Amino acid sequence: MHLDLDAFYAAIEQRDHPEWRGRPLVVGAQPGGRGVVATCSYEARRYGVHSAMPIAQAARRLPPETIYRRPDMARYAEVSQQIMRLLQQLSPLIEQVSIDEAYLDVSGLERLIGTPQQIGERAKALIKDKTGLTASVGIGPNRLIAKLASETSKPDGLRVVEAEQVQAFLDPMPISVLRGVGTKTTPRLLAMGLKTVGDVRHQPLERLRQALGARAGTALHLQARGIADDAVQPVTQRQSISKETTFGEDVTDEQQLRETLHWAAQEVGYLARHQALAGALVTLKLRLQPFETHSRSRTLSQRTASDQLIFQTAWELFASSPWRGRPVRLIGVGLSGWEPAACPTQPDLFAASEPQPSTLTTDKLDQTLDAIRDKLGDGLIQRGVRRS
DNA sequence: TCTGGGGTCCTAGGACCC
DNA sequence: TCTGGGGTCCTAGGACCC
Repeated sequence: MHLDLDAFYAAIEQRDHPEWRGRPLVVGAQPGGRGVVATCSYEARRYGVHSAMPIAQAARRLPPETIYRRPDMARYAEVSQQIMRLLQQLSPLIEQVSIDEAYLDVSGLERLIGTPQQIGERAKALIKDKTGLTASVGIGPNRLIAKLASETSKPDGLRVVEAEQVQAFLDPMPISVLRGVGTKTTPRLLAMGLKTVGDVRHQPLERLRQALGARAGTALHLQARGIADDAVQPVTQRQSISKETTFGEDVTDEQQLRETLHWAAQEVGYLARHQALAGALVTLKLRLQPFETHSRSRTLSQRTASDQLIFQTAWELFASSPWRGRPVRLIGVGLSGWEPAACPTQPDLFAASEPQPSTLTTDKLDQTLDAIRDKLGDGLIQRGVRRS
């Protein structure tokens, strides 16, 4: 079963501000600024506005009474957690895939809780009752079908697709509903004369593989037949942590770039330490005119979560890059390459016994800063450190 | 028309090793 | 002087998703 909260950010804003109900509301960038629509209310969607639309374009379509809000992620995350806890009453196997979406394994719960459909109805009722929000639920033999079922039932819907109905359900759908078919692949498939999932299903596997590559071609071939993963995995280890920012106007001043990168490295280091993660790969991300994105990465000899080491590495990558001196639209840094998760037979003895003097001291400094930050609150200490 | 931020996964070339 | 085949790691970029 797949559950998706309807217009999640916008719905929370309208719930908490009754005067905004029934009006077009956009959560995302401010009109006049750089950015996109994160989510918008159904009233705004009537004007053709949708997620990921550039804010300037949205503002041109929307009436003057439209409300524009910056996202309040801490608030949304709170509500999200509350809802995930509610869902635990209905299934022991839940996989949260984003802030507003989760898969539940609802098989074999007939005697304990109910049929999948009953569980879906209870989930919706529970969420409505405790949070005032609406959700859409899709039930199917695997994740792909469940997800498409919830998408086609939006908003506030519930749809069950039985195994025998899968092909009839999929065949008329546009190819863009398939996972991995986005802005680049859609026109390529259209050029091959493939408009619907049914069209893809009738293609020879070889033709798809030749057009899209072995992996993507096979994936499409399987999806068109409704074949997909059905395992719900409650815990998955995250693969990377990153922080990036787009400037209001492109920046050339190196001091400002340096400060921004320093701030980003602090954020990344802080998050990593709080999750007891240390990474060996530092990645610098840059975006230049005209929307040209580049990355430079370096593998360190030791895993780290040190603000200083992350920053120094990222800055070196920038300073030695061929783009130094060009106006920068976006700059950011990422950390990845953790300890391999499952390797119980090969304990990493050296990692614990070879502390590097320089990393150790900066790590210690960072940990002290974390402790202070936790006590005093984020904003205060962040500001102090950022300027140092 | 202008394109956020935080992610995931895949591809492809080159280095390097056996 | 010429030069296979396979595997793994590193790096850069790209497509896609919410």
